[in-house]
Amino acid sequence: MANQVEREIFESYVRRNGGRVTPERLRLFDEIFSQHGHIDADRLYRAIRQDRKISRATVYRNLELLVDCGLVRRQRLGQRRYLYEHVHPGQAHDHLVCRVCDRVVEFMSPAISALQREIARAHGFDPAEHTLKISGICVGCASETEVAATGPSHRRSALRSTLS
Amino acid sequence: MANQVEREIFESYVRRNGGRVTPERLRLFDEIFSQHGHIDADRLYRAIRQDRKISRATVYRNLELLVDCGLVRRQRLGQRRYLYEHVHPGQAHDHLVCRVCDRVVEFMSPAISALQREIARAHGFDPAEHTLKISGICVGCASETEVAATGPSHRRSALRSTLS
DNA sequence: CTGAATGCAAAGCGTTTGCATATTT
DNA sequence: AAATATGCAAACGCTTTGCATTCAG
Repeated sequence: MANQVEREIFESYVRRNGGRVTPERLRLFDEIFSQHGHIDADRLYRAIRQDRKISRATVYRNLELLVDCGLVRRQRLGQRRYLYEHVHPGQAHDHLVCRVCDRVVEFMSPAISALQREIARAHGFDPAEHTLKISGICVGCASETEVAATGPSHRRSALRSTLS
Repeated sequence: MANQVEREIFESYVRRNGGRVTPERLRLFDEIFSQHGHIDADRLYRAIRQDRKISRATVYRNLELLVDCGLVRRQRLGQRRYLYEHVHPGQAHDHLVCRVCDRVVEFMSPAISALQREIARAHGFDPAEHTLKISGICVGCASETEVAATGPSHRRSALRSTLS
């Protein structure tokens, strides 16, 4: 089975802290490790629901557990929801998010990572995690919008007149 | 008066889009431009409330306006609320956030900014804004917590046993 | 005078929590 | 048997929205 190492990390983390290895925990682990990109709590919930009874509360509680033991990263890439992704050790990456279509593109920049560490150290911070999100307009949306692009924002303006 | 330039940008942006310059809008503008660091919507609301009647809805609607015209930056630095800050042109900066005391420290890194632009371009993105948040433990909290630091997380674990 | 902005209260939305019940060890 | 985890539903916290009223131009 894949993810054997991570799975053992998870189980030992749970037991070491007096927790129990439940089927719900393992199922959530499998689900999030079978996903390639980012996924939100609700989609995890519905995916698991297809073959097993689980509640949203359990999904949230155990996502927290996975985040705490360092196997999962939780970030706000969109406006509202958190997005989760399993961590690939040694593959720190960041995100480009299209404000039109919400597509998320990953990129890696060792140079930026190094600068971040340096900055944290210079300020006496012990860095634990980071989020670097660049939002803008992706190629696809740029070409589709090029004519219509008059307004300054990607969403409805607060000014009434521009609603017309 | 300070912020004359920004104020004219604001007023002309509003009028250009068929909007109206209301006392509430000007008051919010003044409040956010009188603040030095980051502030959330509720604190702006209460600050303005001290000398003028205003509703939360108006605060939120007009914050959106200020964000749209590029004078204000809105970011999720904490867990729940958005934090707002007025933009200092040409002074792009990012944030270190302490996960214990929530203190926010700003830093500037032209090198990181340049790399970000390069990366966006390489991926065909037209970058509009970015968020770089490094969360960790600040010097002060590190020294206070050095003995107690056993758990992996800054907050209560999802494991029941660790609550004791 | 016209239509945009405000205030109020309610709705929305994702996330968290209290408590009774089920399950792991 | 003891204590943790789950499910349910309600609570939460912040933000957004519908609608009647007020106000800027």
